[in-house]
Amino acid sequence: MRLSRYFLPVLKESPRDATIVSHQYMLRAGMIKQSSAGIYSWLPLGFKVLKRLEQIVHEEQERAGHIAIQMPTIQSADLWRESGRYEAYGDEMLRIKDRNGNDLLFTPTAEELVTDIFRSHVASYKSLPMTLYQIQWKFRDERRPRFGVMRGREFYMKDGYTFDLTKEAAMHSYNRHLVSYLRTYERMGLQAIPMRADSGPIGGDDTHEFLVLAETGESEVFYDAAVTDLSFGNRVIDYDDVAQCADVMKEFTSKYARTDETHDAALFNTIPADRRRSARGIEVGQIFYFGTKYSNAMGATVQGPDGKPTLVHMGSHGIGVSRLLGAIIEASHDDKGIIWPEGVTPFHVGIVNLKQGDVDADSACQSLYDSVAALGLEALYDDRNERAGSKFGTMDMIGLPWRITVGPRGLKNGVVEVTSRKTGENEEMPPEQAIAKIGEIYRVHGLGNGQLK
RNA sequence: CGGGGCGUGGCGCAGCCUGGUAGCGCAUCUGUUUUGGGAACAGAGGGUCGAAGGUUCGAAUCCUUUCGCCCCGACCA
Repeated sequence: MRLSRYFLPVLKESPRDATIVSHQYMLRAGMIKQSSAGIYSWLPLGFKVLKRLEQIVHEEQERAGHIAIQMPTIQSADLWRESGRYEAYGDEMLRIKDRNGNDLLFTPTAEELVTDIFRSHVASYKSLPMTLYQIQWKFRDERRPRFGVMRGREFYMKDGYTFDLTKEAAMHSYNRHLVSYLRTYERMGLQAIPMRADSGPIGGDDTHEFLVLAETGESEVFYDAAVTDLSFGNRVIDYDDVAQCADVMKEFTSKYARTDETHDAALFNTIPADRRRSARGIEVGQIFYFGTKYSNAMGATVQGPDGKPTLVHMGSHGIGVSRLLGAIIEASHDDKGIIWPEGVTPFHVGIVNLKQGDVDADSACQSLYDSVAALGLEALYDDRNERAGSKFGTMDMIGLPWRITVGPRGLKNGVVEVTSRKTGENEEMPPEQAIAKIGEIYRVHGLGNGQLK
């Protein structure tokens, strides 16, 4: 993309309403525009990152054997009356009437609807296990929306629902989700720690929340420092292997890590003092096992091996996709702006032309731009007739992890500069080598085709 | 929902107390000179001052009502 043809409304000053850094930077980098309290339009740059995150979630869900569907945002109240939640959900549910006076609502979650789909079409235990998931907009009419996309009223969430014949099988589904979530967050450049949590109004027995440590987090968390040494890495996992998933579950949840809701001070104090940590965290996901709560309320059964109808055991598993934008920025920024991890960056590399209109600089930039595209990657080429400082400032703000700087001075010696946004390290090299380097960086992240022209 | 704050060009703000018909910086447009970390000069465009009602010869300013937004707290992906 050529910046001169793009829509990137970068602001020099922070809008007054934004108080935390991720909100400020999302506004300043022209990623979102507030529409009303807790409701945002996604401008091109923000939309691009949102879609990258969505893509990662889809890929990891598919890898775990989960099946994508899409359910409506507007739902009939009837199903919710069946589960008893139409009344129970309270003011957070946005209730709507259609022209015929029928009660509708904007989906805050989708246990009822997915259970209805399941009971309508799945009749045999042979179809199990099954996980249906969607990535869809949700609306919860929060008392106090705040912090930009971190606590919006409208938010984009991946919600997955598991159906199993037995509790044991359901716990494997639970573990499988935990594993897939670990992979998902790591691909996004995040360390999200599973912590024992409280089940809240959705109701359930076993539940973990995934928290990203950050000063501005809304949750108070307590953990054993040893949990932050854990990393899923590139290990190969068979998602159907019950023991393997259970081992990962055990590895990542046996150390003390809890939110304030479930914090047990006595237990916490058994950890060696030098490893006890209390901090703030941003909740970016949650997994639940809730047994037959909904299948019982809504009559979701399958025929078991014995020929008898059996209530299915269910769980629901969520990732706050839009919230992740905020969480990633909170975890990765400096005083100049955002620093995107390679896995989620809106553009893989920025190309800065220091002297627009200079024949050599223009053609070198165009050639670099084409070469990046040939690698299967996207470049943002700042071809505006601006001064260097302004271009650098924009690139730093929007946080592309790599920048290639092209100017007449370097071109005289046959070199361009490659700069890391994160470390600030700057290296001069011929353009072909710069392209090779960019290709290699993203090949390691599984992005691009790694091929040079 | 309790407490506090704020609504004035796209963004950040001043003006309000003490009423006289709206201003500054950034951004935008035009021109000239510039060009390796947010350029300089000259000119230009853009605002029914959140909304409604009232007081007044006259309201951004005073009064009333109302809507919206933000922060702290209690609740939540």
